[in-house]
Amino acid sequence: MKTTERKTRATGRATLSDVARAAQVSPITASRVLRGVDTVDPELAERVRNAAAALGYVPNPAARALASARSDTVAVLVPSLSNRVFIDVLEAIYRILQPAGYEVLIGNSHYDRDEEERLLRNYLVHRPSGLIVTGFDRTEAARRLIEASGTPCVHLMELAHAPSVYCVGLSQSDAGAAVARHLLDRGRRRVAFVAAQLDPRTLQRGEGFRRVLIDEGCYDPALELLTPAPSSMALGGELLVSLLERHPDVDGIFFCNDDLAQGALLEALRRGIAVPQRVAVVGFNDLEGAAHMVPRLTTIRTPREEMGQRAAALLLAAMRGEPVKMPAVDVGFELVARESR
Amino acid sequence: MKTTERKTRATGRATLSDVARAAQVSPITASRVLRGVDTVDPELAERVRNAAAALGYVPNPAARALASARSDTVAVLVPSLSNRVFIDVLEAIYRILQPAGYEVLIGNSHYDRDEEERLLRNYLVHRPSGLIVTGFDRTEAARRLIEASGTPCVHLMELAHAPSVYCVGLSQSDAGAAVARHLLDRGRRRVAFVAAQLDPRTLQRGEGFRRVLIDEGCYDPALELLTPAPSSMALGGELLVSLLERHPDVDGIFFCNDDLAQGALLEALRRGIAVPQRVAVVGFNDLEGAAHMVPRLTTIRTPREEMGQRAAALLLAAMRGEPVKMPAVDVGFELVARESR
DNA sequence: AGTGATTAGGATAGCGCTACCTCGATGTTG
DNA sequence: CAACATCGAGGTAGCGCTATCCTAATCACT
Repeated sequence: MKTTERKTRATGRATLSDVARAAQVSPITASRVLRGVDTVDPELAERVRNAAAALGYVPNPAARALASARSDTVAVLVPSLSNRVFIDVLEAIYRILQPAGYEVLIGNSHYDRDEEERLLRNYLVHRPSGLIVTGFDRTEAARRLIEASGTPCVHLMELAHAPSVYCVGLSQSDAGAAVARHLLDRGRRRVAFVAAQLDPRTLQRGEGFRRVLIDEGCYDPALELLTPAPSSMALGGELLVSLLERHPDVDGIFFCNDDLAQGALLEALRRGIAVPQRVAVVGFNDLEGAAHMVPRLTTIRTPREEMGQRAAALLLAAMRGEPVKMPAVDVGFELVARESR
Repeated sequence: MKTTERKTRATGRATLSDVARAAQVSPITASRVLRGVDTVDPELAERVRNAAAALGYVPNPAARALASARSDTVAVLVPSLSNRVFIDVLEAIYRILQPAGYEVLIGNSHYDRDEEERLLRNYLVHRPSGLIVTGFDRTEAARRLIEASGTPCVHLMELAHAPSVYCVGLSQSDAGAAVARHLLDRGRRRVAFVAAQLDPRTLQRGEGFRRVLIDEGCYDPALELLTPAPSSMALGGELLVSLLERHPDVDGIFFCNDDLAQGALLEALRRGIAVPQRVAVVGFNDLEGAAHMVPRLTTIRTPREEMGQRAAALLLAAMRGEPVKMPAVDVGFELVARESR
């Protein structure tokens, strides 16, 4: 069986046409059945499904994306994967989107606006069905890319200033304010704010914290210790020590996240700095370790799972073109008062 | 300007043909230039590149994947994202693969073989250029899928039993053995192994640990406390307490990971159980907290960044069809002796 | 100069799927 | 009962790119 015809480029796997042929229908009908759209005669549909199963047919996503100019993909951009908060949010997002038939692409911008823009560019060429991004602080170009793509987009972690923007988050500044009130309620007057990384949400927390202190007449700018260095337990310990050295009368510290706070707690333990007797310590996020520290860490718990879940649900509705009554979801926060005051 | 012709389906963005037309070459030539292949006349190449830049041309990955039956994608499957170890490995992989022009797809199997198989199926339809998977414990079907796909595949974390299998890892059982010897060297005789999750690597660590104890004649099966529950600090504390209740003479404990060990350390602190005086504690992974615990945790440090980096480099070579001299890379481990003994 | 080997670039033909339009068969109405 | 809407199914024609083949030109070598 000598043949001089052009070598085939086919991949050898069953295609939609194979299924259609086996089911004795046209490829379009098979396509419709397998996408679950339109009203196809139940008997034909059954034949198609059987044929697909018999042939072990698996759709080719590239062909689908090319023909339809969209892909069943949702890109999620977070600023960090080393922060457990985002892992939990991602997990929840995945748990909703995956069963709905979407593929989740994870992008890590490393708290870098340019990197986020680059990721966005990279992902948008895939024509994702949806987009989930973190916060509102991004380059103008990134903003335009999202806008121009027309892709439904949900914003995480913060609440929008503008209406008609999908967002699922909480007021970071209200949470910061709650911490300030909590410390004041417990009789602390010389309270400090210690922060690293200095991403927008961290700054918002500090702002809310400061607002309350000003209102209560006990704000001292010297008690704000800010550094753009990435958060770490080691840094938390160092900042605690240097703050207390310079301001021995400080009686309460709000660390912008639990990593810093935990590092501070352990350093205090090691140095015999009495927490909460000499100084109260409050963190943010309620990471796993918080409840196990000695003393147990008082912190702000944010509903990470709920945030992811609701963001995904909101996006699903938007992608399906369903009317969305609540474009902005405030998931709130909870101050978990433990032993560190 | 009435036109009855069929509505166009084009996406409105510049295509390769647009670039070719602008550069006055054929589309194939443009394709070759932009892929950087073949030897195209430098002058033509220059024209093509200029035209592409002028038009803001961005290749359509779906079209490319459809035509070439492959995508510039590498799928990485890890068993967990809540374990910092895998985040660090992923990060390193990404840092190598991204500049090389590959897109990294992250899959989380949640320590579930069936879930891993499902992910594999999902990712392989995209015809990735490469695959990075964790360990060797997978379903037979998953194994066959990888094999049949012909996709270059690197195995992480463990070392292969078979030659000609790409892997970058370490001997988990040797690491376990090192912990046993370390404890024995410090005079401990009643040493326990406490483990959760019970994934293959955890069990290998226990096996190496046990091997040494048997050799030294101080193995007591009653001092192995295993539970399939997921690891957590809370669980570490509980297991410590219940172990010491049942076996008050235990003078050394190897926790299969740092989460358990840290939880145990904090619980010991809270209960006044003297570490290391009454009982030595050793962990595994050297997570961030280990060095900050009170007392500081002795643990096994594995080179996570190096593992990711070398796995990615190995895969790159394999994908480029370069000859690989060292299909198995042993990155080793290091026992970091701190205060917990 | 003739032969073959090597090259550069282009023509052709899909990759596998779905958007769009058409058509025939059915139901619906005055 | 004819004219008309409705609807299910199919035909056609790409989506944007690259694999494969092909031609013509260049280059050795005998």
